[in-house]
Amino acid sequence: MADNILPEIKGQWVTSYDVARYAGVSQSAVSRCFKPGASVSKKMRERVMRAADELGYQPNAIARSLITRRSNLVGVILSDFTNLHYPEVLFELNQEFSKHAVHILLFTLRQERDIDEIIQQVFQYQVEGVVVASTLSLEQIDRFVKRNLPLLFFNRTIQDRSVNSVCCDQEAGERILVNSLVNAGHKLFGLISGPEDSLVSVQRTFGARDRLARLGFDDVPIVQGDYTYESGQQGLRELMKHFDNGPDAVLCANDIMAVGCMDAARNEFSLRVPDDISIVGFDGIAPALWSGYDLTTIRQPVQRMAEAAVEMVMERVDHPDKTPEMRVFSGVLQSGNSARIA
Amino acid sequence: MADNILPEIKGQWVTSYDVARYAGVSQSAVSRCFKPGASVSKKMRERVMRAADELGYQPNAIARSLITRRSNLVGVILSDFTNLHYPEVLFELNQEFSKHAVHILLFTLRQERDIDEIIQQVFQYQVEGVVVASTLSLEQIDRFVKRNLPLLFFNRTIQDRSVNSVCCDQEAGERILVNSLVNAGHKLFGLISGPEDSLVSVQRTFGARDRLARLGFDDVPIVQGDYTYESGQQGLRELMKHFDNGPDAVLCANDIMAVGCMDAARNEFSLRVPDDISIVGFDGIAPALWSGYDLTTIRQPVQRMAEAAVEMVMERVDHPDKTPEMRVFSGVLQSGNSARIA
DNA sequence: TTGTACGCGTTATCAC
DNA sequence: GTGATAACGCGTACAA
Repeated sequence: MADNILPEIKGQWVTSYDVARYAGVSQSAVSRCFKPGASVSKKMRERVMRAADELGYQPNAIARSLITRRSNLVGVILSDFTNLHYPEVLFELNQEFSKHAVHILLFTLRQERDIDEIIQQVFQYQVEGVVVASTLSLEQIDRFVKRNLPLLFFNRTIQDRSVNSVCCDQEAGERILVNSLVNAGHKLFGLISGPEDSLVSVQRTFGARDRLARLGFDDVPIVQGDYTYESGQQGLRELMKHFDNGPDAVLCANDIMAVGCMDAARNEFSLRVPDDISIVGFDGIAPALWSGYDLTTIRQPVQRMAEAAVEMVMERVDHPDKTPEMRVFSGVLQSGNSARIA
Repeated sequence: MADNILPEIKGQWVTSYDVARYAGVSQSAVSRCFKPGASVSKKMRERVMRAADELGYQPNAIARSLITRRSNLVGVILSDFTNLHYPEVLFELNQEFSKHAVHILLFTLRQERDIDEIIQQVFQYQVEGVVVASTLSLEQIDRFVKRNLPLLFFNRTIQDRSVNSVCCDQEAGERILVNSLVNAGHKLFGLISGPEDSLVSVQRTFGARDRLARLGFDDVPIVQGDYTYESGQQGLRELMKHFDNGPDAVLCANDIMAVGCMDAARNEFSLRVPDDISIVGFDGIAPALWSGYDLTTIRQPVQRMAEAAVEMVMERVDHPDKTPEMRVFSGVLQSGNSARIA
């Protein structure tokens, strides 16, 4: 008996052996009792469970992972945590993965150059898959391919390589915005893009410019921002120089810049939104809905996208040779009061 | 040679044995080469590293954890991810932990009742410590104590139990706000609290009410919110009923409600902020700084708090019997344009 | 400095 | 249904 309490007293971890000894059964019996579909007698299960409870035993997931070769861990790599959109993505991914009893190992990068090191760490922890919302080089992608480790890009696609990805249709979203603005009679357009190394920004900006061109609006001025509030303000300042009385409508590559743009329009240029100028964004982050802004934007179906992402990753955990797939979801127009549209 | 390439072909993981065989050395030699301060000859190290590179070998962190009894994993349990404050906390914690080569296993709760299950999972994954920004029962705390597992509360303290915690001084923050508002001549105060099970809210609301009482303002009406934007709007609606012409100043238990309150004041009651009504919040989230709101608030020193939290956890990982400690940081007044103060 | 042998805590595979 | 025993991949005494 004194022997049984030993592990507790020593402050050590309680192992299945301790439970087995305490319950007077074999260690394998203990193991089986904690395995869902195992064949154990009622009597045995009850006996073991009581012993486990008394000793405070929990199976060691690390040891289990070693033998089952399943860590139940996935890596999530996020670059831009200041963009309010990503915390929401992370939350939804976590909710979905937890339905599969899979846990998230989180990696955030301050600098892009960290990513090689992070990939190493991801490999070391034997994650079963990785969701990336950041840019990877072809070499980096190949490291995943070589390992047969499921990799899924969230809101980015890779040219020259077929990869798994879940995206919001950036171009279609911009088309909707442009169409609405043109239909409402806007004539003088300006764009504020994101960083040039952001594919999402490239797609959104291209989508808007292309659609505008097709509708007869050429040479629309484009100012480059960096997704931040301040760069939205600065973007408008620069755009103003291209017009005598400012633009009719400004399309921003994300909501945060659109908000900055709105504030600059109101405070610095005394423009009424949307009477004097229409401003639209992209993402559908919560603060953009606050009635102080009430932004017209394209809301990304984050939950659906997260569901799809998790589903795709888990499919490929079980069937690593499944062919790469790209799933594109349409954003929905969230019609606020920051733009004059029908 | 054909044998050496085998692991790659078979799509299996490359182990230290594979590297050893390929390099013609023992497995322990490989192991040593990957251990920082080990004694290995230049020649051996070079030889092993080249083999490892060629085979794409990375040490298995799970197997390593099993033998070293150090998982280099910590759990972070967050309840309220919609509160924009917590993503920032998570980001800073991750930055700090990564300096110690420690990784975060993330748990978010949709419902409080999930927490027992989450604690189980945390234990199973052999995390070396846990940071909690959520309420735990005494029984739940005891489970950590019994395991000798370092537990740290972020922005909450527990009555009747000495625990590790890092907090922002909620009451002091509210005192600063109240003093400023009173000095500026405000007379008719209203409070919007958070959920009643939120200790942070209780402390903030108490801090404000208590300071107001000491300054001669008794029976200040308190309306209960739930930290959301909508409840901030609703809070003002209810507060308005307590005054003929509305309150002078409203103190909200967090920034998001303050923003909702501002919008309701402007849009629903045509009040000018801050001329007709002063509104203040607490936290210092990024959107509150946007000039559309320019909220006067108490900014939590999130980075400092995260540094302290990580430091305390890591100290207790190495010295589990270190006595519990509580570190309280002062927030700083962020003087915006939502309140008339000196 | 290097190699041998063992153990970390679990699941899986067998006999029984 | 139950109990021995062998892995899983690594770190580390210990011997050489």
